[in-house]
Amino acid sequence: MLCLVPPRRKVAWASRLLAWYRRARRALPWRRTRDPYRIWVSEVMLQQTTVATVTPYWRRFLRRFPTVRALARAEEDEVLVLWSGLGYYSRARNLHRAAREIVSRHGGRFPRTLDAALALPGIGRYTAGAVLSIAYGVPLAVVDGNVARVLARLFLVRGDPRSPRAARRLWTLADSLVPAVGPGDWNQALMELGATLCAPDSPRCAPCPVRSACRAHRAGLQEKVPSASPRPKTVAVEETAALLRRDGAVLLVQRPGWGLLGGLWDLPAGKPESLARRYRVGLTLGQVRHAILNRRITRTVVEAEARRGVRLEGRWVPLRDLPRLPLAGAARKALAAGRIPQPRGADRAHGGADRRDSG
DNA sequence: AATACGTGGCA
DNA sequence: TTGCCAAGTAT
Repeated sequence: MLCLVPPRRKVAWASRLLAWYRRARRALPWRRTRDPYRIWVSEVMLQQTTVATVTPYWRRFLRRFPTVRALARAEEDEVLVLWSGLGYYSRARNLHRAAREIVSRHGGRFPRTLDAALALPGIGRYTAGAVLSIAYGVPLAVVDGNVARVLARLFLVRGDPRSPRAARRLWTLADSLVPAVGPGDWNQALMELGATLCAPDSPRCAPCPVRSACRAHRAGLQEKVPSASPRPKTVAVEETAALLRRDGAVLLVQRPGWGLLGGLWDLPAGKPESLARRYRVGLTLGQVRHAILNRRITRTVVEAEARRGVRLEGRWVPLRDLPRLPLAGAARKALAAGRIPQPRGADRAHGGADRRDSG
């Protein structure tokens, strides 16, 4: 018979890692529940995002949408509002769609099988394994950035962990290590080690519970393994954003529902000449800077009025309705440059991140 | 297989 | 200021 599951590997350091995890783990709010929905939301928010950033978002999101059904009933705009500032907005749109699928096809309960979980939008091998192992105790491995780094060092897997070859090796290792009992704690222990001690730079090997088993440490290569993956070069982008005001409202446009900042609202923005076809441009209100992925955007915010006879794209949004629209980060900064008050306080995760850079 | 997809914090 | 990083998924 073909052996699809790699043979289970028994390692001497497993109990040390688990003991360390039980003692040293951080008291994260999503570790206080076995509710697959709450764990799922945390896993999606944590994709490529730090714990410190996620925590307030997770609390607000679960307060507003305490159950899968509550999320499934919501309008997409409201879901995006609660995601606004977290980035990678397709995560929120997929989470919302998946919640509706769970209600319509799984009776409102997060599925218990790998295949059913993987069929949901926005859930890949990592998230499926994390939710099923932590919430239901299904013995599935996970490989995220942390686990990849930890296993690459323990087993001296060289090369870029994102390359197909290394990734295959790391998943095979992870599969072989995951225990039949308590897979959730095991997976979290590996992730916690990577997040706290086995850091990308300057790993703290002295207090590491599995140092003696670590091939990279033995070879003195813990700073070199795994090798870093190349990053795209940053490009500078300059654009102009138009601030149009009328009767206590501002003109905003909604970006297309896919791609960059999909579904989010923003000021009309673009090259100066393209804005000038639609608007009469007045005073410059300020410049704001915003980095998105590999783009460094410098945005000049100008007062503007509609040209006579030009049909305007977008919607006049009363200022008091701004909290109900998902705004892009660059839109918040541009509005701040125009001295337009932002929805914040108890309603927002962040304080004064929006800053007028110059005048 | 390679690329698109956000943001804030930190050295 | 610039570059790099943080619990990935979709195409």
